[in-house]
Amino acid sequence: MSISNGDDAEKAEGPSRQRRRAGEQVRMTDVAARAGVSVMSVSRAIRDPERVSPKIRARVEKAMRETGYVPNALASSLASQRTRIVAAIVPFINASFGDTIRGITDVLHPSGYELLIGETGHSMQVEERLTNAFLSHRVDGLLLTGHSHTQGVRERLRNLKVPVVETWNLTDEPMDQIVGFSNYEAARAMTRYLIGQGRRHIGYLGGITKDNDRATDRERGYIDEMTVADLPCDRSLRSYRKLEFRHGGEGCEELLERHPDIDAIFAASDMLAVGALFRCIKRGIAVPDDIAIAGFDDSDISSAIHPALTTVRVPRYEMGSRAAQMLLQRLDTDEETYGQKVVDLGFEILIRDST
Amino acid sequence: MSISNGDDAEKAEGPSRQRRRAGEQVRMTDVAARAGVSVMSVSRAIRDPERVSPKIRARVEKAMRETGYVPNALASSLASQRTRIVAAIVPFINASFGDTIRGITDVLHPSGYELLIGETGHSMQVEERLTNAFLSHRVDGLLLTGHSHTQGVRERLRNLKVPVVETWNLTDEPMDQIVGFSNYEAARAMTRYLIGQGRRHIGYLGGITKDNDRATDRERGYIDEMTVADLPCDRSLRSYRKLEFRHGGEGCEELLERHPDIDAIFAASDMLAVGALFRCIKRGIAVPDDIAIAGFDDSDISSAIHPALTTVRVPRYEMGSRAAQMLLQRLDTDEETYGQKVVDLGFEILIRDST
DNA sequence: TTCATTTCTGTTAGCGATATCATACGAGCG
DNA sequence: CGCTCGTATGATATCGCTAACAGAAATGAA
Repeated sequence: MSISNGDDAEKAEGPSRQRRRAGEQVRMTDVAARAGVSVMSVSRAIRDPERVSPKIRARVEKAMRETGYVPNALASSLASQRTRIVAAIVPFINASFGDTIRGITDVLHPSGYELLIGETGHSMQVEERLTNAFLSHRVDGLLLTGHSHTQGVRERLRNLKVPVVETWNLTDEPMDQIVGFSNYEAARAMTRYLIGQGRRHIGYLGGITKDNDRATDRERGYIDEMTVADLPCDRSLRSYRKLEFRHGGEGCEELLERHPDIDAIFAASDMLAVGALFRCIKRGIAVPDDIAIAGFDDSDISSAIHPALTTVRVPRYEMGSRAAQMLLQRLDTDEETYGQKVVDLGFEILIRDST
Repeated sequence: MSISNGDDAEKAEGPSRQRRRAGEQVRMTDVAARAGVSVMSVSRAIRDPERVSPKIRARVEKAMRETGYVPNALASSLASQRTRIVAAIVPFINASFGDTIRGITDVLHPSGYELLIGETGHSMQVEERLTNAFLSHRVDGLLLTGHSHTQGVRERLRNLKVPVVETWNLTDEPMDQIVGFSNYEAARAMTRYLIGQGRRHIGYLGGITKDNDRATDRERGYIDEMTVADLPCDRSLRSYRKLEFRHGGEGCEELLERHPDIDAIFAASDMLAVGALFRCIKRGIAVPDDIAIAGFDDSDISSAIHPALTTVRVPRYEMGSRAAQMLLQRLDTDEETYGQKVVDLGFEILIRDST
């Protein structure tokens, strides 16, 4: 008993064709009518093909193809109370966070989740604005960078009970869960290494600390280690800059001017380190003989330049993939299967030619 | 040599239980009830405060604050048939496209639009997957990179009548609108400049051309200009690499090995150019005396290194902001106010020390 | 005052899916 | 043959909001 196929393109003259011009969008009911089944069968055929008979499945697939049906994720989300969207908020969209984002999407996409990305430019105000926008879109989970956030963000996330994973740093009191490495310990370790190499007048070239716990912790690490070693590290030995190459050069000049006798610069970012390194070269200062230069991040360029840069390798990609896994574990399992609250992915000091 | 730290140390357990049922969600009706007005008044007070009396506005605002109401953008979008979301698809999330993305969001955010970002890794297949996902979420507009797309993407976008702006290149036949610069002309101009400097054996170091019209056009520009000048540019003079520093070094080696006598390298990306430049320095080849090196993109680093890199400045930020403006013009005005189909933002040859 | 206009506010019917429950249909079995 | 189950399919009521229209209140002109 074969069923009419294709001939009956005439779809059921549905309930009065109402207002609104958007007549052209194909809806699930259109597909259902064309396939001669109910909308629920279409819905099931799409979401869980195993649960409908092969016969229906085939007819639905055919009807979808013929109509060029594109499922409406909005309606689906509204009805099912989940969007399958995760949002990530990062300070900047650059190569570093690009790696983290790649880690996130590599985990998310296979599970059918999409990623919404927000860029704060290191402003907690912007972070709050983005958070509200994303919550309004009812994201299933949120990935934040660092652990310093406005009071508003903290409250709202707590009240709405949205799963949150913070990244790129550690703290004993995450909002929810956190995965990263200790910026503080990494900075201490690098400073300790420089001191161990016999350097005594070590300048610090770091990111602007406002609204940035990573920058703050790296600076603290430097200060604490210098203090323990009883070496100077007062304000005049520290320069704060935006993380771009040219500011590395400027910061380097500033330190050299104030302390012509420094024998090392610890730059808490490879961008700054590379900028500083080239400035030294241009000025005829030998690296590492006159001045040792250390960076932070192990970005691509650090190993390509000459002399190759000593730096801190951080798990950029892994922080993303792990954070996404932690989120998925809570989203895709029924019970609240919490893993560890704090996951330390560690770091590594890479010693190369610049120190 | 390396010093490591951190080994997934185990930490505290998470909070015991936390249901994720949406039961507690505050709806607009709750706010309305609390304020003693109808839902429509709440809706209006939120979207267009001018259209309700000050009295109602105040009561609604109070009720929203007291209940911690977060509007549901899904429901809003479903009912109003617009999401106020725009999607952008880029090959990679790096500093270059980061600038473009910033241009986009700087225009979008003030108008209340959010941006959904997708990364293809230079695969048209992935681009198609992302396009479908975004269309499913009913984005109001789409920003694509380049003008080469799968047939599936072209058809679907044409059928659904979603406004599309392509970027980062030009073509006479955009899918809809396109804003960028001529990669072809830029490459020709740079090649012409190198020839004008007296260079005769010019090697080409470019991106992989598969699924990438920008890389293809740049290569064509080089070939055509060399051909016009009656200079060699056969396959052995060209090397294709992924756009990372270290591949620039490798590509440089390859060209030098095959043609020890080349006197210039045109790298169609600053990443590759910088990698090549450092390789030359390391091997004791004088730049620009022995070999001139030119790049493409004017990325941050090109002016920071020594010798500073001759390169092509491209309107990274402007392509994003302009594309977003073009999209908004069509989304926020009632009639179909089409601007130009093709917007040429031009480029600029920056002559510095490496040539 | 009276009626026409112009606000302002409320009622109702969807937007396009999914959840839930009801029903139909066989299969298995005494 | 009648009855119980289990599975496949369908009818219907939401999900939370906005568009469209209706009704009420305020304003103005005669």
